[in-house]
Amino acid sequence: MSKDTLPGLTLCNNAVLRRATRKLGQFYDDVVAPSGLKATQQGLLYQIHIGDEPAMGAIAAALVMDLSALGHTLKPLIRDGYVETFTDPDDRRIKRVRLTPQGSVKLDEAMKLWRVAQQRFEDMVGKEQAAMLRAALDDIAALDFGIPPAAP
Amino acid sequence: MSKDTLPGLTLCNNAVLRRATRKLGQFYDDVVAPSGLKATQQGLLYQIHIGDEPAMGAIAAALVMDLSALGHTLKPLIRDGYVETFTDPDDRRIKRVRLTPQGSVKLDEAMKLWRVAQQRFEDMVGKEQAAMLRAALDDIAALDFGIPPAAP
DNA sequence: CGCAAACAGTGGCATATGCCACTAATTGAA
DNA sequence: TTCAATTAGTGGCATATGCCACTGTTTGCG
Repeated sequence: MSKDTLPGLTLCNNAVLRRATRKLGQFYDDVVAPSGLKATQQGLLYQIHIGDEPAMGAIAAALVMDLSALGHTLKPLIRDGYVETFTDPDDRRIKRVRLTPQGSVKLDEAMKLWRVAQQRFEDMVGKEQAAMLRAALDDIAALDFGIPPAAP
Repeated sequence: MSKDTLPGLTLCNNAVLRRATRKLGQFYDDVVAPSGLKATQQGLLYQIHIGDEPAMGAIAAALVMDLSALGHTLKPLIRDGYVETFTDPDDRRIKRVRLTPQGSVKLDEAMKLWRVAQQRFEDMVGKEQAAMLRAALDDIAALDFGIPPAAP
């Protein structure tokens, strides 16, 4: 064999997960790139699309992502005119997000490419295997690791 | 049900993978935090540790990570004195990496915490399930998506 | 009503990652 | 030997993510 570079960390669930994410991320990024979007951005636009002018907090929760991280990630999309935000009139703490017309067009464009990536990936690992993997990963994302704060 | 916030992107292999990575990353980070390291840094130190003064390229390959990204990630560890680099005398293009004494100590400290995280995680999802998941993720990291360049 | 606690975001700072252009070293011919 | 092609890293720029400290809003008492 010629590609057993360094074995090792293959035991850390977190490390292995990150490694796979880098690899798959590069693949989806490559395929979606012609649209000018990163795979993460395409996913975010999609998440916004399927929501009904979702609040930032709702999006962050759905993506299991830090609220401030979402805010940062949203900036380039706002700057490029794909997304816009507005304060919820019923609760001015809440800021809702929606796609602009250009954003919708861009999402359509990216989704076409995404389907190609998705298909290619599933052709390689098998549709069932992919579904099982997603289920397992969904479970992880839904795990409830203990209580960070204290219980007074 | 009360927590079905937004469904959706659960079909994109890449998005689901990233989401799980964020979640698990936060968990491992939290547990390893007392050492002052991020889980990614602990993993990187470990990778260096198990290698024999590995070259940067070898580490990057093992982690399926961009070489420049590795360089960037290494900087804070070098700055904090946990890692040092040196040019390979037989090929001065190559820069090798090794842990400093403090780096070894710090890694030991972090590994103790890592074991706790690893154990807690496997207690939750099951040792077998975790092993299967790692295997599946390893396969993904090893996938060979077509040829980016052309074949002249 | 009035104010403290809880909630939703923002901004700043730091790490994690990638891509690209560029430099330094080697290698492989001609 | 000499020079083009290849290899290994670096630096700059941009996105991806997190945590923390703060600000503006609401909500819930007393």
